[in-house]
Amino acid sequence: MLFELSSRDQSTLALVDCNNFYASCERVFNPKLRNKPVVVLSNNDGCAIARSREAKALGIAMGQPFFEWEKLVALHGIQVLSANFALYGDMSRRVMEVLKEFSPEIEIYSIDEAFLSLDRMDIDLEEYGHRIKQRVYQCTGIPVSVGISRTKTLAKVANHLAKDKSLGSLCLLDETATDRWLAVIPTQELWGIGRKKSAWLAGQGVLNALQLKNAPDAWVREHLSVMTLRTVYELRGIPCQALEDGASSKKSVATTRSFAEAVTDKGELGSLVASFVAMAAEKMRAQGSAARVIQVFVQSSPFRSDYYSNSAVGKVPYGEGYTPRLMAMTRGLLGRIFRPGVAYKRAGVILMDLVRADIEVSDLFAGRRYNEREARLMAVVDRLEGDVCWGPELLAWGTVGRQEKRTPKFTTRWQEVLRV
DNA sequence: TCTGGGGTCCTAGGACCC
DNA sequence: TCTGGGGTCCTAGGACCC
Repeated sequence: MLFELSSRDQSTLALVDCNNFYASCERVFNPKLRNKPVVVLSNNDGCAIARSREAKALGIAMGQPFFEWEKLVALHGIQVLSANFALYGDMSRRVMEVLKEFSPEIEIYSIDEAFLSLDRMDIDLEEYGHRIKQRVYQCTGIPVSVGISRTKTLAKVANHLAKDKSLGSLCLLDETATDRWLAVIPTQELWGIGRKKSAWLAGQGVLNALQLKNAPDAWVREHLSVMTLRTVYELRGIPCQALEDGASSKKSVATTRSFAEAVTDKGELGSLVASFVAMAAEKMRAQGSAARVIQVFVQSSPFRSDYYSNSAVGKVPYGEGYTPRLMAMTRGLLGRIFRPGVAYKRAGVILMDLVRADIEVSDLFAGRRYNEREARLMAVVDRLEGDVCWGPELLAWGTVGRQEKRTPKFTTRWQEVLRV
């Protein structure tokens, strides 16, 4: 029974979150970036997707287009870098390996965050949080913040405060002390409360996390959603979101890109979409899935008045994983939504309704997912890790991608390993 | 002039059925 | 002119997350 748990058996968990992760990764391999404002740019060097503390202090916002703050670069000596996702992915893996030393139960929540269960551990939690931080820094060079509490939502709050107040690690276990903090946290800072909900709540006079915690259940359920009610319960210290084990696989996989220069030619767009489906299919096979729904979408610039956006879906009841057939399908789907004369700025392929690839479908009409030869071919392709270029996807990439400020792939490519 | 990418979940509304 | 009610499934779109 939930309410018979003694306080000793209450759930305890930590949220470990890397500080300014992408910027920190770059600093590990280039010490000259330390103590300087660093900004990492999105694909095509379009906008800011990571900022060091110094860059945030200059007022550069998350997602803000480069051209809007370009004039600050020379003025403040901002170090501007193209995103190097291969490096960040590898550094993330290293950080997670270190965290596994601290708990057998860990949920990797995103590239730079993980929840650790600290249940039934006979430890000094305050001290443990600081040890985690020190150990990760010592092993990887990445600074992290640690928040420890009874629920994921409260651990998020603790982490936010630890980062904000430069505490390194913070435990929120006592309800009275926790409430004092909640009273000074705007609702929008809470996990699960975004711009829309916080604006609506503000209109109702609910301005801070403590007020939301004390709001009546029925009122929250009626005007917001079950998700928000869960958030409210978690603010009260009642866990509604369990730690998920690492076995969970994705329900959809996508590869989408914006183009540095607009694409109008159908053949060129077709080549791009073909390369997207090849990349998405590779990610999908890596988690052992096959797709029953394939979606292709295309868009012109949404910042122009003649904005055009469309998508088409195709269904494969048996679950497809064979790249050449997926490419043939996406070609057909693109044909249904391509409009001549449009300057396309973005396109993508989403593989959805994923099913396990290893379960044979027995439906007489569904057909077989792969034959032996096809499965072997895909296995070889996947081992080559993206170095395969499928026929239709040749050509197009050089003209659309822009990454002028990328640092080398220090940890994942032998040719680019750091020389000392 | 120039504006990311990859996910999850919920909800409302329409189609359809009995 | 009168003209049921309820369930399920699907889809598009919104909100939110990092």
